[in-house]
Amino acid sequence: MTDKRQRILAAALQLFCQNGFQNTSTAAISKQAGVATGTLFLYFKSKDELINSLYKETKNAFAGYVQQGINAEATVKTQLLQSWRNAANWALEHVNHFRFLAMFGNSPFIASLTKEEAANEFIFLQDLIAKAVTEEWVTTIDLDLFLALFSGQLHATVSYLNQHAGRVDKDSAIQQAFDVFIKGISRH
Amino acid sequence: MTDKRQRILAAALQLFCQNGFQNTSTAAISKQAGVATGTLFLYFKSKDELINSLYKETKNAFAGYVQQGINAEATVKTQLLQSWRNAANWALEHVNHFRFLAMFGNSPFIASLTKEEAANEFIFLQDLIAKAVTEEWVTTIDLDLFLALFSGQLHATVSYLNQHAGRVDKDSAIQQAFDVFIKGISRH
DNA sequence: CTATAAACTGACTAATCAGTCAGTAATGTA
DNA sequence: TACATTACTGACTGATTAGTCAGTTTATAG
Repeated sequence: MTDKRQRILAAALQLFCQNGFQNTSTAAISKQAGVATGTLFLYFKSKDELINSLYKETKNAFAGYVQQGINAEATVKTQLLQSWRNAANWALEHVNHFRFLAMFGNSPFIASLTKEEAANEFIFLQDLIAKAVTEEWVTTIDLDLFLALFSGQLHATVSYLNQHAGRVDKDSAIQQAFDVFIKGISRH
Repeated sequence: MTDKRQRILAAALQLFCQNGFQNTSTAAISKQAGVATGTLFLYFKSKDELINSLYKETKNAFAGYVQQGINAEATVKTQLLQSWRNAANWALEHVNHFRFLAMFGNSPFIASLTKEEAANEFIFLQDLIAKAVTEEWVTTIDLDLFLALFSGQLHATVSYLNQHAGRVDKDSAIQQAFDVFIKGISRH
């Protein structure tokens, strides 16, 4: 029953976001997941491995969602917008997942190998941005800086929407933030 | 000797960034700081209080630096650029401090009260941005979204520079990222 | 129905850690 | 000099925790 593995991951995610990392024991995770303490260690060699697996799988789920329904025939700008919308919507529908990624993304808790592995899933986005940079309408800018700004703006937008949930129109804020980004990197 | 208090904070910062939070014991912090374990608890009621103090004081030091040398008579755009440069330079000169802020900023480790207290130091930036929004050259945009985008872009730029330290020209990248931001929020 | 294997359990343990406190050193005061 | 106050020390402890493992249940096969 791989069902238990998922239950453990879900319980860990919830408790990490709720109580922080240090205040969440493996016993608490097991209890929340409805399994014995020993079972956790059947699926994950250690608490560390559990965390790294959670990070990797969460990031990959995110990356997978961002690519959904993208029309490769469309203009680069349209594809960027579609990715942008996907990412924002995923983040808003998976608040805890997104929070977890933000919490542990720059932390030494996550082994650097895990980080690289997860980053590979975003190559399609890098390709898209690389293509944009070669096009005339984009200002002269380093590819990596472009990528950093893209994800930075996206992250800021999602944080804003989470803090103002319900009080502002989601779709129009997403569009507005995208427009600001596109205008910023446009040559004219 | 309040010197010891600073030594404890400095040691905590270094070890948190190096080994993460859970893998840093109060004994290790004390040893690194060159004081007895008991001394740490003279200056901080608990490990939790130490972390919250470190966060608060780091954020305040950052906020203080960002405001330095700002000419209140200058245009809003010029003041924003000056703040932007200050923030980027501080972050690049205090890599661990910045890393720590990023690591624990969205985490439940930090009491929400501490967060609010630290955020108050950035009111001057909010005022500056509020003033910008009322000016004609800025596109119609919610004040909080503007603030989120500003810090998001800044954070992205600093992350980029930390990852490419030495390989790119620092000042020109800071300027370039600022130009992208200003262009993005400009009406024309 | 029986035998074998695989999944699971939870009481247990060795290790670690936050925080204490009785005692010592340093500093100030008269 | 003696006395008082404050700063500091580090061995110690009660509590917690990651991880184990001997035994039990469940699934699979002959």
